[in-house]
Amino acid sequence: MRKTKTYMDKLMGGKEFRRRFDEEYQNLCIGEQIARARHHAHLTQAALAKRIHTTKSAISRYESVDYNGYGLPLLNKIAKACGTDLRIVFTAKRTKNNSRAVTL
Amino acid sequence: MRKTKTYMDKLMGGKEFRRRFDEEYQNLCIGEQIARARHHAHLTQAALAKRIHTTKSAISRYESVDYNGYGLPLLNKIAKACGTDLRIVFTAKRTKNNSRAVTL
DNA sequence: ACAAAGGTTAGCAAATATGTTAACCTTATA
DNA sequence: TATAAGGTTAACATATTTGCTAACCTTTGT
Repeated sequence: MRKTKTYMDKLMGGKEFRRRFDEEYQNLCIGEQIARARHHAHLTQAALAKRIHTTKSAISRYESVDYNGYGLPLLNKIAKACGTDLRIVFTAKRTKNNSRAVTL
Repeated sequence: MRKTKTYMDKLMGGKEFRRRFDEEYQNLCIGEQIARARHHAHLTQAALAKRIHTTKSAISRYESVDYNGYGLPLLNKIAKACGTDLRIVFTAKRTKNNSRAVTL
C-alpha cells in the first residue's frame, strides 16, 4: 500500500530497465541453478564434465552469469548428470504487481 | 494399491522404454507448448515468425514432435512474442510412484 | 476446379554453440 | 615456497542450429 514512488521505484519501472533486467535475470538464474544442482550432487565442474564427456571450461561457461546461448541438449545432459529434472514451461505473463503465474 | 503388474506395467517399467519415453515426452511437450501459446495469442506460424524476424518453417520445426535442438535465445523470443513467460527450472527427480517434485 | 491460408518438409549457406587446449587465478595444505 | 584442487577465461576448429527458399500437402471458400 505504498502511496509515493521512491527513486528506485521510478528507475525500476522504466521499460528499458525492465527489459534488460528480465533478460539478465533469466541467465543468472540458469547459471546459478546449474551450480546449485551440481553442488547438490557433490560434483566438481571437472567431475560433472567427465560425466557428460566434455571439459570443465564448458561447465564454467554454462555457470557464468553473462552466458546467453544455452542449448537444451546440453542443458538436459547436465541436469541428468546432476540427478535432476529439467523443466521447461510456458506460463502466462506475471501481472504488474507480480502476484501469480497461471499455466496456459 | 494394485497387487499384480499388468503387461503394460511391465512394458513401461523397462529402463530403455522409460529413458526413451522421457526424452520424447520432453520434446513433445515443448513443441506442444509453443503451439498452445501461439494459438493462445491468436497467431499463425507465419505471423509469429514475422514478429521474431524469421520464417514459418522455423516455427514449424520448433513445433515438430521430433525436434531436439532447442536453443534458449529462440525459445525466449517465441515465448515473448506469444505474450508468455518461459520458465526453466531444475527440480529434484520425481519419485518412482511419480508423486511430487521438489525444487532444489 | 481454382485459389488462398495454414502448415510441413528437404536442402543448403550462414550464424552460433560446443569441445578443447592452454594459460591464469585463488585457496588450501604439506 | 611449492603443489594440488577448483574454477575462470581466451582463442580456435568443429559441430550444430538457424534462417531461408522452394516445393508440397490439406483444408476452406469462391
